[in-house]
Amino acid sequence: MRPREFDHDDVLRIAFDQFWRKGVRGTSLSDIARDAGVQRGSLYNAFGSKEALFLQAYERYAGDYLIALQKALGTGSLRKRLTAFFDLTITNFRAGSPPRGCPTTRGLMELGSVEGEGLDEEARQAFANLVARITALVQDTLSAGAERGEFSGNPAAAALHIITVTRGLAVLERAFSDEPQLRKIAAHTIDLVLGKKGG
Amino acid sequence: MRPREFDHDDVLRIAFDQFWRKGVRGTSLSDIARDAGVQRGSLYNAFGSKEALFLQAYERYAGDYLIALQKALGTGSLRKRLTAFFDLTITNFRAGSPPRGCPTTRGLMELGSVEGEGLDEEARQAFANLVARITALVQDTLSAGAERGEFSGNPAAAALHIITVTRGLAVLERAFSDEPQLRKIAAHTIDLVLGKKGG
DNA sequence: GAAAGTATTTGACACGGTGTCAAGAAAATG
DNA sequence: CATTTTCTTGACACCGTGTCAAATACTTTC
Repeated sequence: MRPREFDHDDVLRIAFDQFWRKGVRGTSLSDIARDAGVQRGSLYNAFGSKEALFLQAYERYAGDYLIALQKALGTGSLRKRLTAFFDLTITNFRAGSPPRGCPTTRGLMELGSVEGEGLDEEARQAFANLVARITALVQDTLSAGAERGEFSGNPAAAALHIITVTRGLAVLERAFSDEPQLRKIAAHTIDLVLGKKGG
Repeated sequence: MRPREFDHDDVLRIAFDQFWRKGVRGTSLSDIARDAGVQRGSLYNAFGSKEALFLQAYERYAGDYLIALQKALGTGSLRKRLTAFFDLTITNFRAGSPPRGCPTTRGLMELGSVEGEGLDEEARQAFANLVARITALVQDTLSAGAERGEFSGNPAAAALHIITVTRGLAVLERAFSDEPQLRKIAAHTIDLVLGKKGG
């Protein structure tokens, strides 16, 4: 056996950073290889393909992100939790300069996988999976809130609505890049879901 | 002068169909040229670049779509109008088999234009422009509804919320492809905005 | 400690995409 | 009918992905 000359995890981090900034299609393995100080061929040897590399890098990110979310959703009144949730969401896709947007949403839309083109089914599932997990997290939060009398609606429907709004925010962020506006929409959504008066 | 051997508009239609199905990056000018029965070089001569061709094709689509929207938003009670609006929205990105998704949202997210990569600023503006126009349309509808006593909230905030939801729906459509679910979310949104009881 | 074994690295290659360009072809104009 | 102007066509440079065989460097085994 000959040992790897690079750190698997480092490459994953570097790769995801590039994918996040420039999109999957917009990032070449040469870019990543240069940035990581690794030969392009070595990346193929270690990961198989650009898509497989992306997938691993994305799964890594998704895990970290879920943990951060759980933390944000874990304390305070229901209103506080939802506020923290939207906060983290917006902060996440406004990070970097210029902001890089939401990697999940960008990835999901980039896979034009409709006709053999774009990222494949496996990638789509990875994206959908994160969205589903986040939805479940929000739904649990709402259910708990309902038990404490902080919420009176249907947790499943409300969670889906909230997730839809966050995905919409990720899109509007690309269109207008107006962060205060995004936060206003988020606040408005919380008011709608909890009822305007103090929830 | 030597006349064109192809119809400008036909090519635009054919090109947009491909772009819509496979994404901008996923569509090659060779594909379009083959489909349109035109030489690749002629496309460059007539449109300048792939991006410019896409832009023209998209503007064409955007015009048609706006007209259809105006029609959908033009009759009945406020609730009926909003229902028709969501209907057209969902129907639009569920068209084709397999469904092609929302071209605006897909385009917007595909331009990773963060770092010189992806579609350029001009394309971003075209997408953002359509979103802004649709928002204005919805806002006008809500304002008119408010004047007739069908709506009591803030039309600007509500319109923005509704648009955000439609963008979110476009994203979820890619993730889950579950049309009934999308329509449920839409109905739920109308209820939230108008107040559950009959609006 | 030397030799064999094995996974990694490296560079060359095929292929397909974008975009450019010069030369050929087809109408309009005088 | 020649000229002009524009379109068409095919060749080219360049960059991206992905594959492969040969070279390399570390481990294991004797």
